[in-house]
Amino acid sequence: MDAKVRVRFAPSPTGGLHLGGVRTVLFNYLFAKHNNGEFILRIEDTDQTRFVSGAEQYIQDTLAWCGLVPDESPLHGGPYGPYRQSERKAMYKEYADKLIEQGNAYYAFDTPEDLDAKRKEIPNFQYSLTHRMGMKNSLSLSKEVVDELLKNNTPYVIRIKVPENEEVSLEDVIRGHVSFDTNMVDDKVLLKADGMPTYHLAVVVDDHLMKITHAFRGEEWLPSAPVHVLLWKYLFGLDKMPKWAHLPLILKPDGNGKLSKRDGERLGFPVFAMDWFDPNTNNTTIGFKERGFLPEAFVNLLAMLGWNDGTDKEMYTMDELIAGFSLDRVHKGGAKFDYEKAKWFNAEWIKKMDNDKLAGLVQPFFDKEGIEVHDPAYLVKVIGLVKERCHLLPDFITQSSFYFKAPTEIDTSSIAPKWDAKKSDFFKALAKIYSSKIASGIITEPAVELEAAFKELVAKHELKAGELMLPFRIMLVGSKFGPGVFEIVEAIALKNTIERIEYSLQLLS
RNA sequence: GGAGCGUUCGACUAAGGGUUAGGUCACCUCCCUUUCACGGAGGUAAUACGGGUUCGAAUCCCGUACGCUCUACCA
Repeated sequence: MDAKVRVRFAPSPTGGLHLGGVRTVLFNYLFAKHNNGEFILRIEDTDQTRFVSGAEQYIQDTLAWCGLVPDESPLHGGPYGPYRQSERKAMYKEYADKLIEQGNAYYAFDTPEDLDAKRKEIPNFQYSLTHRMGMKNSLSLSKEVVDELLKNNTPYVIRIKVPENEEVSLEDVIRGHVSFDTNMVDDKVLLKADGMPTYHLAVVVDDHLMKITHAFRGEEWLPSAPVHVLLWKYLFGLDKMPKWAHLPLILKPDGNGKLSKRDGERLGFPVFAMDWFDPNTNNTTIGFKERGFLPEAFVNLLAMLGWNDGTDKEMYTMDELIAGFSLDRVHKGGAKFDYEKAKWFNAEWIKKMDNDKLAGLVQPFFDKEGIEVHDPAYLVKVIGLVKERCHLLPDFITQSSFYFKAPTEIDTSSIAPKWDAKKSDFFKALAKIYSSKIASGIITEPAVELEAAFKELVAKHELKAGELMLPFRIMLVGSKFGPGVFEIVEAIALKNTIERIEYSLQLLS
């Protein structure tokens, strides 16, 4: 019987989580849940120099927003902790020592300056069998010298000793058989001079200790996979190694190459899941959440970048994704990110979502804009009226602010050219009728009745409705958009309607 | 330079030897709408190239081109 499925997402806390990262989390999560397995978050904070405070919290917050909550993590705990690699430092040394004992790793005393010099001196320098005997390490130096260096606390790193003339291969779940000639792979550093492991040692040790069954990561890791396979072979046995799946990259929309934060800034769309404030630069990078994306839409669109179920279906809930997900339908090739399509997904999700729920999400955007909502029920109603013309949550501001306050800008230039005294008289009469209704206690009326009354008055003034609808709309909305004119009147009520007519009349006179 | 991976409309993708190569976004046209959207109906548009294998290839094989990733005491 197969062991319980356990997968992990292992980011380093160096900044905001970008699209590719979240998609990796998503696939991990979907695979785990599809197989009744567990999803673990492990923080790879072994690089002290790149650590950014707040980044780990940000990652947890992002996963929570997306609904991709881990079963085990630094925050949630779990039986295989600690879940921060910096807190597991001692464990790695043990395995590095074991490798040395086995003869599969060695001490290297070259300083970073030595290495720089070598790389300059020898084009395409590789720390591997071709050059390692010319370097300063426990393979090239005598035992006495090495012992002496160690005794004097000379800084050293531990490197893997990659074997000669072997083929290392793995069965990637997505790519199939992938193989490498060991003569082409170099002796990667396993343990750094500060005693911290590099990624290479840490993934293998932690995946083993945390009983990971399937290891997903971006395609950019494929070239270093042979090192990991070798490590598994030396340390725990190939039969214990998790199944690898190297996910396709998410590419920039124009040209080629991996999507970067820079592309988002250049092209005007978010790349991070949520706003990321970098404490080192004091800069905030915009996120999908703050741009007004729904988490449901964000997850949905990410899932469609590199996976599909073989049908034409594009709209998926998380549960549907979990039910339908399978690795053999994940693509090999990268997918270019298309912001227009992303917005389309969001628009579809806005249309699908309950007005009540939407109201709660729109409210913060209104608050920020200073639009006051006195009656929550009114907001819900308005949202229902305008939701189908909104792609992003902030669109609700432009699409519905006139329901809450009179428009500040009136597009009189669209009225003025065809404006005359007859039309002016008409609107004065209309306002008068509305006033008298208010006087008799009527606050508002159904749109159909308003329209009928309007047309009656139009006929009386010997005008055409078509000439008056647009001016009326602009008086109410400020511009040429929005739901039906009389639906708007019904919603904002007679009193506001009169005020807006009168204000516009003033501007036009 | 080396190694690895990849390549279907502009973009995301379907078709796992037999379809007029399908769907969605974007774009265009029309309808609906006395506005803008939504919705509906159409349209433009693709198998990188060259060889095989086969009755038959987007699909299998080989080569070429192009692209990407990696080539750090970063992940």
